[in-house]
Amino acid sequence: MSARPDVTLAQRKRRLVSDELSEAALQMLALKGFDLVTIDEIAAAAGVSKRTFFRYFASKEDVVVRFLADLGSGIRAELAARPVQEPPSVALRHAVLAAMAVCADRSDHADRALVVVRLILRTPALRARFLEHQAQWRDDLATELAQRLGLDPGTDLYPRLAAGMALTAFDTVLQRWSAGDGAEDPAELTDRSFAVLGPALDAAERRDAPEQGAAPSPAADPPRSGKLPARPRSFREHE
Amino acid sequence: MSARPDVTLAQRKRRLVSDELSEAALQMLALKGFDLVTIDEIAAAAGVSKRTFFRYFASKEDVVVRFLADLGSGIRAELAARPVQEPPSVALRHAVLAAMAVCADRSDHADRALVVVRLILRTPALRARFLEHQAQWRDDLATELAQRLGLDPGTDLYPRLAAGMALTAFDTVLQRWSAGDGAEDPAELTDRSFAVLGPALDAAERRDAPEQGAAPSPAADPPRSGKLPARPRSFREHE
DNA sequence: GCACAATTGGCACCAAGTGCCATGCGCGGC
DNA sequence: GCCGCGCATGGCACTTGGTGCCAATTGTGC
Repeated sequence: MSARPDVTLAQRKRRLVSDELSEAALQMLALKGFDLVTIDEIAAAAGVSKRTFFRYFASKEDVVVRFLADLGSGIRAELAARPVQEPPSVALRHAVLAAMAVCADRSDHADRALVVVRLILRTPALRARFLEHQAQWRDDLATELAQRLGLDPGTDLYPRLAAGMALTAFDTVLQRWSAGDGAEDPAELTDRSFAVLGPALDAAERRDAPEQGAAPSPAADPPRSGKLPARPRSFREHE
Repeated sequence: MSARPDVTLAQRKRRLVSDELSEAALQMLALKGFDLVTIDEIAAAAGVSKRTFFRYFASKEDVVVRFLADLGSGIRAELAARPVQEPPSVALRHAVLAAMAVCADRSDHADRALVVVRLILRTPALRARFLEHQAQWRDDLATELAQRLGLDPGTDLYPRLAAGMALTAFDTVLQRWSAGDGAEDPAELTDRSFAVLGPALDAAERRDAPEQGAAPSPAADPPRSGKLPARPRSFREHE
């Protein structure tokens, strides 16, 4: 019966428990609401103890957010896989597209993704954790981008800003997609988002990268980029 | 001694307890680390009970994040106060500048802001809460922007993307500023960030706003305004 | 069959929050 | 001056997330 000789029985058992836990958790959480389900209930539904639950998931949020955990590495991997001569807007668009693909995937666990996303976006605690992950992705994306463009992430603001823009697009698409019950096409939403961001991405990159030998565009422009009139009046602080 | 006759004694007392709590919490948390300080300790240091702590702050994170809570409304207020004919890049830049002003303020509790920001950025739990706030700010900024430009936030992606870009700039500046021990000028970092984002902001806005009656700019441009063909495919794609 | 590691469950324990109630204090009315 | 009202407080019990520890079980290699 074992089609995977390199996978021991213990490992399969572990995987099975993990799946059972995820399954039970996701269903109950989506049904009753995140904070109306205790971990004891989830564990009991999966047939294990609460103590065992925490041997598989670091927290209650983890069991939900884990579904999207590998999106980050996926985005970065896709970016790294794009040809270097590709302009940032295109490369980043494909990177985000790769992440959205698992949402658009209508075959496997299609609506599962939709349920998870909607649960996350409407539960503050989950949303917070998710944003934390995104922050990590942004760091990774920024370093990847910097290395790709030969920039120094310690001095150039561009990599971080570009990564942030890409993830802003990702976030916007996710939100729209989940708000529309998955009716809208994630890929099309992504394209539209990058149609807004893209020109900025490339123009900015050209202006901010001092080296990067072959810059075909004249990049003329009255930049007005330096300082501007000092400071708008500050507003009152708290109270 | 009471310079505020319209403020009752009870209110001042409450305010005093709140300040005492914030003070104690901030100092201890920054000193020992966020999760190495219990609420009982903070409360005890402020001379109240743990139960009272929770009558002033919703959570342990709240007492720290509260310091930055009003930044969001400040940003939105500043955006709303900018003249309508101002292009989004300029208006948003000033909005972010207004928020950064409290950080640049070297007079009052200058380093206090730096301490808080650094504590938040390097503590996962606080970072998560902070990002949650930012997500809320982005929603607010997006609706404000949509209303300012006469766009429908339900169909146009631009407001959300623009708000996200502005907050990306904010976040990037904050991070750089705190990483450099406050040595760099927040206003200058903000200007540099918007020098990257700005052109995109305006170009995209012109392209995405179909109506907007009084557009002084000729807005010439091959508009290509609506949907784009399935995929821009400006370069080569292979999949 | 036997030692060995891994998995598990139960238990005690800590910290974050919350609900409830009794107490104390300021403040206005009488 | 006394009384009652409102409010802030403190203490307590309780729930829940999360962890450390240990004993029992189970699978694995020899």
